[in-house]
Amino acid sequence: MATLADVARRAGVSAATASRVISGSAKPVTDELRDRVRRAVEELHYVPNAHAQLLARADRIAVGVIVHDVSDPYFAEITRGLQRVATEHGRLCIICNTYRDPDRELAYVDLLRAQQVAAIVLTGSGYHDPRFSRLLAAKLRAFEQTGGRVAAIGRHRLAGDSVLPANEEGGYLAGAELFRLGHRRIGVVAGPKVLTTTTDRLAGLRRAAKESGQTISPRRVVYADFDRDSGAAAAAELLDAAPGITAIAALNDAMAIGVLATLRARKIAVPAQMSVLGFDDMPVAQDVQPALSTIHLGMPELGMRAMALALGPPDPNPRVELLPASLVRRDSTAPPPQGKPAGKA
Amino acid sequence: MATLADVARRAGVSAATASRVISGSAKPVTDELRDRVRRAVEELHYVPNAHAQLLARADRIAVGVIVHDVSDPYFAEITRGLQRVATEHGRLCIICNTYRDPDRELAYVDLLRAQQVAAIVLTGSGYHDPRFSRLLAAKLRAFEQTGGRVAAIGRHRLAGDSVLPANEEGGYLAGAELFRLGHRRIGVVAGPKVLTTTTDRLAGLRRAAKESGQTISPRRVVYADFDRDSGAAAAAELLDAAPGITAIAALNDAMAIGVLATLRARKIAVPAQMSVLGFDDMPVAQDVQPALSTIHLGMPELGMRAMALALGPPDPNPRVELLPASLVRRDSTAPPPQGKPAGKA
DNA sequence: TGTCGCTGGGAAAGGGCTTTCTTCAACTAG
DNA sequence: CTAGTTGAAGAAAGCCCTTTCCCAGCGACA
Repeated sequence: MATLADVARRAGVSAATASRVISGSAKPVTDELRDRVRRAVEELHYVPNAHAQLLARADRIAVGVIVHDVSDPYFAEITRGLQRVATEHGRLCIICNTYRDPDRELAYVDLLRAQQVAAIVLTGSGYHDPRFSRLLAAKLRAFEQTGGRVAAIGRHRLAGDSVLPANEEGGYLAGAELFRLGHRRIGVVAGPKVLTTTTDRLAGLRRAAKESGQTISPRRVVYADFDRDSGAAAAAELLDAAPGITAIAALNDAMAIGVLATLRARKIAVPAQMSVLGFDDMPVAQDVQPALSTIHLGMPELGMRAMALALGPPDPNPRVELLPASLVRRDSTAPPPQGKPAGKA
Repeated sequence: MATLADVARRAGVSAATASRVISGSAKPVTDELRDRVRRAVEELHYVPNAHAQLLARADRIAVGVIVHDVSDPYFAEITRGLQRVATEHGRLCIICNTYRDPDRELAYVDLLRAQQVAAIVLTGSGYHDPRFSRLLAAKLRAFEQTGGRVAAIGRHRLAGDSVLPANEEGGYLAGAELFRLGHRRIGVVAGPKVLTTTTDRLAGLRRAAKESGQTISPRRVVYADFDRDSGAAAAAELLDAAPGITAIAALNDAMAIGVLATLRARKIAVPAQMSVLGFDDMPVAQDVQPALSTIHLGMPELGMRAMALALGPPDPNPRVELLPASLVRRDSTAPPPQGKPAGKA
């Protein structure tokens, strides 16, 4: 692999001059030498060693992003927003997938620190795990103390700024809609119990229930993994355990799609016999059959706001922005069937 | 930011000893000193500077992956396979999105070289663009000459090994199925003209037509962008320009989903009035309504094979592996409607 | 003509780490 | 009791760049 020294030797100049030409320094270099260096670069297929550059330069150019899984549409959308703003600021994103493993998350914070990133953006839910939260907060604080910036999406009480999707409000909107339609026995396909996202959305649902003088029976709540297949399995479980339900609220769209698959397999018509409500409003929500009613959150916006906080001017005390949720009515919700519902009352 | 020297000073040892403890060198260090170093690391929240490490170490640990867009499900699936194998080999993946911009692709090869990656995996279609192909090939060759490895998915005649998805065969299977069902006037929603993937799939379709004594009229081929919305637009165009068609073959699933959306909007029943066939068999294909008949390609497998070639023992002459395609029959295809078709004949 | 002020180029000092080479001390064996 | 080993720690040489600092040479001005 050719080095700067090789280029300089070939061009008959000093390494300093070669460097100035190659990295476009402010210092002037005569056209003659400039050309010689350029030619040498061409001939040797020289590419500067990024690590040496980063070591020699003082400024931190990259920003780190920690997500559950970029190929999960929910995070893909958020990441799109993050990247957009990062690019505008001339920053490179290093993206790390945790696959919801807290240990991996901790390891990635170190890795990003090691990469000398200017900022770390954490996306995705917080965990109900005090030990983990403490460790993570400590690591982030250490990072901030060395001048690093931290922004989180949907975390509570961690270091740095954060953007909160209105999960509780979204849950409330979902519940309010179902009760308004006349549903009384509502099943819930929830996400993993340890995630604060699950807790918050569920809390909103419960608040709506309470407001209508109803409750959401714990027996009608099944916990799944926020993905399609576990949503499908959870729906099956729910139908067997609580046959009287007339609506299912899934706490994200992927699981809602799984719910639809199970209902189709059991020949239960949606929305005639059963209403289904999703959460997140991912792009596919409009392409499934029936088109999914869901809670819109504006994920790219979420990402853009978070990155803007991370790269904008710092503020000594943590800022928190709230991104509102809204209901999107499509074709998967309707009033409950008249007379006797699908199972026994 | 604490450095190794800080740690060494605090522990009262030399930098050499500190380094040996921290990076787990084979060289023995007494427990006493080991503990002191460990404690200093803890107290200072020390994380080694990755750039300095990479500069000092000889071995290249990372591998680079160039894709169109990881959040596109097609590439997400491939990437999943790539990552899996890379992780097994203890390698880190650096993923770059080109968004199908050839210039960006060239730039990323340099960037990855600069990052000192051990290998570069190119995924996605080749371009019909001699200038670009020449430049890319030259860059890759230079990379290989400095010991780098190159593997491509679906490229032709570039440096290094490659894994070819059976695009032509898949196109043939798609066409054969539609003709077998009795369709005669088939519309095609193709991908971008400049991509070899488009050309190959189209060629397969044509071969199937020829075998049935038919042709695919160029007037019934509309070129789109391999995404949902352009697929939807293309379908509309196709229906207006060639009202007599009884089936639409889309050259990927995303566009097929767009086609379904357009048909739904126009109240054309699928498959009763119009058959729709996709390509790629992405996960959502089974969740749209009607479930999409499509050509299965096994994208994760594609990725795994490519990464295995890139990281396995090198072979002086380029290897080419072919990954077969297969037809998946679901609910979006059926024989053409009896009697008079949807429009005029 | 002598001095000052520029300008363009090079020498060299880092930047933070790994690793070879060296040193030193503590043992073992003769 | 000394010579010869071994084993552990440290000194220092790189890895490849950037950038400061310094110098030589030049034109301009007095």
